[in-house]
Amino acid sequence: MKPKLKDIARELGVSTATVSNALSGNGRVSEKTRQMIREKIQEIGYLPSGAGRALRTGRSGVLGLVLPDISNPLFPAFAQAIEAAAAESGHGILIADSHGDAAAQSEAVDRMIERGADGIVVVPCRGTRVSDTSLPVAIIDAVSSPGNSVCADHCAGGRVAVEHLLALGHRNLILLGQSRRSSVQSDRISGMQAALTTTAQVRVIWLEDGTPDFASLVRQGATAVVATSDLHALTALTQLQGAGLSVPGDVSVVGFDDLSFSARITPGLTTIAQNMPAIAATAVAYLISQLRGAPRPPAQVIPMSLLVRASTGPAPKPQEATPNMEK
Amino acid sequence: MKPKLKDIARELGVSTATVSNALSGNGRVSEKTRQMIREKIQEIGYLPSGAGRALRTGRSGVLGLVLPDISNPLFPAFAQAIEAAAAESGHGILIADSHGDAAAQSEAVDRMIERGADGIVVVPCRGTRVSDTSLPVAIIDAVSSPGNSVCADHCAGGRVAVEHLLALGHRNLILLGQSRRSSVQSDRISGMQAALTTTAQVRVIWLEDGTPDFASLVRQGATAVVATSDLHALTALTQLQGAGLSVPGDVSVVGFDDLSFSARITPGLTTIAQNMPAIAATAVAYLISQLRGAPRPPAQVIPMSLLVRASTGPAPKPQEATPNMEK
DNA sequence: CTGTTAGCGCATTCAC
DNA sequence: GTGAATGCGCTAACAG
Repeated sequence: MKPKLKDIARELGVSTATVSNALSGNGRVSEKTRQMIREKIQEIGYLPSGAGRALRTGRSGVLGLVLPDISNPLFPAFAQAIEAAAAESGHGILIADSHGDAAAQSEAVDRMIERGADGIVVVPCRGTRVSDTSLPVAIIDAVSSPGNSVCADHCAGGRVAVEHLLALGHRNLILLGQSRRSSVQSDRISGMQAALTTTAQVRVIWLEDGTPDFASLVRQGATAVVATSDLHALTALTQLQGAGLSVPGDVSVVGFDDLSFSARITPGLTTIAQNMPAIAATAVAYLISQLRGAPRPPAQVIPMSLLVRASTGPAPKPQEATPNMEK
Repeated sequence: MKPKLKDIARELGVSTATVSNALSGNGRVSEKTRQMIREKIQEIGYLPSGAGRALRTGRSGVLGLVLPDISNPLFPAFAQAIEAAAAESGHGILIADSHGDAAAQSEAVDRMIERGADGIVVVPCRGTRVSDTSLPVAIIDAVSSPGNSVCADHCAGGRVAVEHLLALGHRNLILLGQSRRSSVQSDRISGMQAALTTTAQVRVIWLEDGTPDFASLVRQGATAVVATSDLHALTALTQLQGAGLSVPGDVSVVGFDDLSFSARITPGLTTIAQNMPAIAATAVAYLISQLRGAPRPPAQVIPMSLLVRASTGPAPKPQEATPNMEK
């Protein structure tokens, strides 16, 4: 049988309360008995029962993490950051996947509550709102989303990406997104558009409408593509390279999120990275401050940063006045 | 205050035992009261307390998942599969990252036990063994690893990859790994080597020694590269394309694990995929059968499958007898 | 400084 | 079919 607090107390001839106090640091315990207890714990390999503690204190030391899609390649960085931030304050992480479904999402939240989570970090499905709960909830979405607690400055990120290209002399850009319904992607695209000078031409393409022939778009005059994700940037980049075009000689490519492969391809992908540790730490802090009874803090927006790698370079010299498609 | 079992019992004028029985399905409860109780639960939004239940039954309904590196791009597919398999049997997933450190790994296991996990799935750090615990543990590693409970047939996967290339006429291969110390990668490379006929030439390259110039290797006669991961395959593929070589015209490229980007690049990456749902389901079933008191089942090996996409094609016609570097 | 006591919310005997 | 009592392991008051 697993050793319990009572066993330690009995074998040492002290009371369970003393052992509990020694463990938690609360209450006054003499250094001598404290030492005795520590040794005994090592000796018999005692591990406190979270269930007992949770039942008594109402705190489990576990935070829930509800995601719309674990298979999203952004997830590893995200989960790792959240796990690290939670571990920092002694919390564990319970994960759940809502598979992009609003009903599954609120069910997941319920299950988190059932399992005793002290608070929940939710990355909501597109267009869903997280129903009110008795627990602190931190929502990571986009600035434009209602209820958002913390997020990257996607809009500014889009701006920075386009400014980078403008500075390199690009004046004819392709803006590449996946889904119009994603508020994160919309924010990024809006930011890109906000950075445009009147002299630049732009075409927005959504992959949900089908994958375009990037090479022919380049032949029509485009000199750069800015994608809302490194994944889409990679799709464009490999397609362009496969068609014999040079990146960044003929076209520059910029992505978002600095995914695992982005630094390891040729050319290295210039990208706009989220500050995952900061976002995760903010979300967790948001939860923990509420656990301590503080009021719900205001939403925070974390800056994104431009990582210049080899996929962006000066715009190619215009050979001739090539005809352009305008949106 | 959150509603408890007692509240329902009181408001309905029945005992807590009856409500508990109605919830669990155990015990005999008349259909009429069962219905009454269900309605009341909906009405007041009752959620049972996992802590109370766990304390009483000794089961939390939560499984631990300890990983060496959450940021590994294979992780999303893996975590998703495990989460789904666990949800199937009503279990939640508690994740922890051991950051490739053996000490952190056993600490993570301890914390899982503390938090009341019913069992633990461990993907061990390279070269570590998971110390015995009082809990059921499923270890996902490589066939060659001691203590392994379930894994993909990495060796056979390597064989299939090379056989695919051999059938396409390739006779001069580059085998690409990251780290010699990874048993998964070693198994994959061994499998590749086992499939070689005497007429084929091979060179094994480890990225931990530095990134090679793939284009010059091709000029020396290689017509295909088989990487132990899609990530490394992508590194090779983009480098080759950037150097003006055609994939698969000049070189074929094969990877492993069917990562998120593999289907979305040009050319689509031919890869050897793990059957994640099967592996996850097996690991979870392994745990659950032990929870029911069954003896520890024998280790299982799950087949891998070849996904042929556009990155592999017939070997180019030999132009001349090019000199070859042999390892 | 340390021991005693009383539950936290639930599932489970055992009577009825 | 249903109800009353008991304790899972722990912590928070209070008493000594």
